[in-house]
Amino acid sequence: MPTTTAVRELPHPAREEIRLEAVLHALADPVRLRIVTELSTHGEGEDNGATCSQVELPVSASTATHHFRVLREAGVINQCYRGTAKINCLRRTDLDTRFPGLLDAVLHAAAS
Amino acid sequence: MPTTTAVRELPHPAREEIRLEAVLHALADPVRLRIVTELSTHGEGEDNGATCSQVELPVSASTATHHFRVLREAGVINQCYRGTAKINCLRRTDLDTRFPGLLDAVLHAAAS
DNA sequence: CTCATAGTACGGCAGCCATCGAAATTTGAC
DNA sequence: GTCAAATTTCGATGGCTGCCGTACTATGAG
Repeated sequence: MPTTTAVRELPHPAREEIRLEAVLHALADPVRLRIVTELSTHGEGEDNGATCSQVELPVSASTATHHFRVLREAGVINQCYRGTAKINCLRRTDLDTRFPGLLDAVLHAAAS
Repeated sequence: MPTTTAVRELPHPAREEIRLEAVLHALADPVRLRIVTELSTHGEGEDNGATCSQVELPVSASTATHHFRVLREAGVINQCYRGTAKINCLRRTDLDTRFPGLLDAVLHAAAS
């Protein structure tokens, strides 16, 4: 183990690797859909996201971790560490490029 | 049991009862997504749909029945009997009304 | 009536998945 | 170094889900 590598990287699928079925599956869960709608009120930049604990969820912390990971591995959100916290933000541009209109349609539908 | 009631009705959710999560979950399966894209090439009228066996699927007949039912119960497709066959068609109008742009975005994404 | 066709119901099996609590890790503050 | 906060990892559990084959039902043709 190196002494102090302060950066912890997290695996994200590249834009072209994002699969439609994975995205749909990620969005099909009520807890994850809530995370996404919550993040949609934040910006996309790494300075604008929300930490995991800022998003109020009706599940335990470990379950929340699970849902955030599913969203990240599906390519829906981007996660990066800032100190002990973890910043989450939607991958709007990537999703809009890959699946035009999909995110907007889901967000609009979820808002009703 | 009545003697010969030739009509077999199938339960469908009303337009307002269609839930976003159920639709997303229904579309998240590769077999069901294939059914939907296949049906998208047919009209919406009861005379334009496709029978179950017309849609070629890499699963057994009983599994196909299961997937068609999931789509129907989610409100994605409409099913009605015509003799011994069963006609399936997309509920385009209902979906477009309830979740504008969603079906088109998914179909367009699935086509790539 | 008999038969073939189209689809269904049932039971079972394996794998995934949402959930939790408890213990561990990482980092910043003191 | 010590401590607290944020998040993760682990193991377990129960439920849902996809899949199948077999047996069954419903309908139309002959």
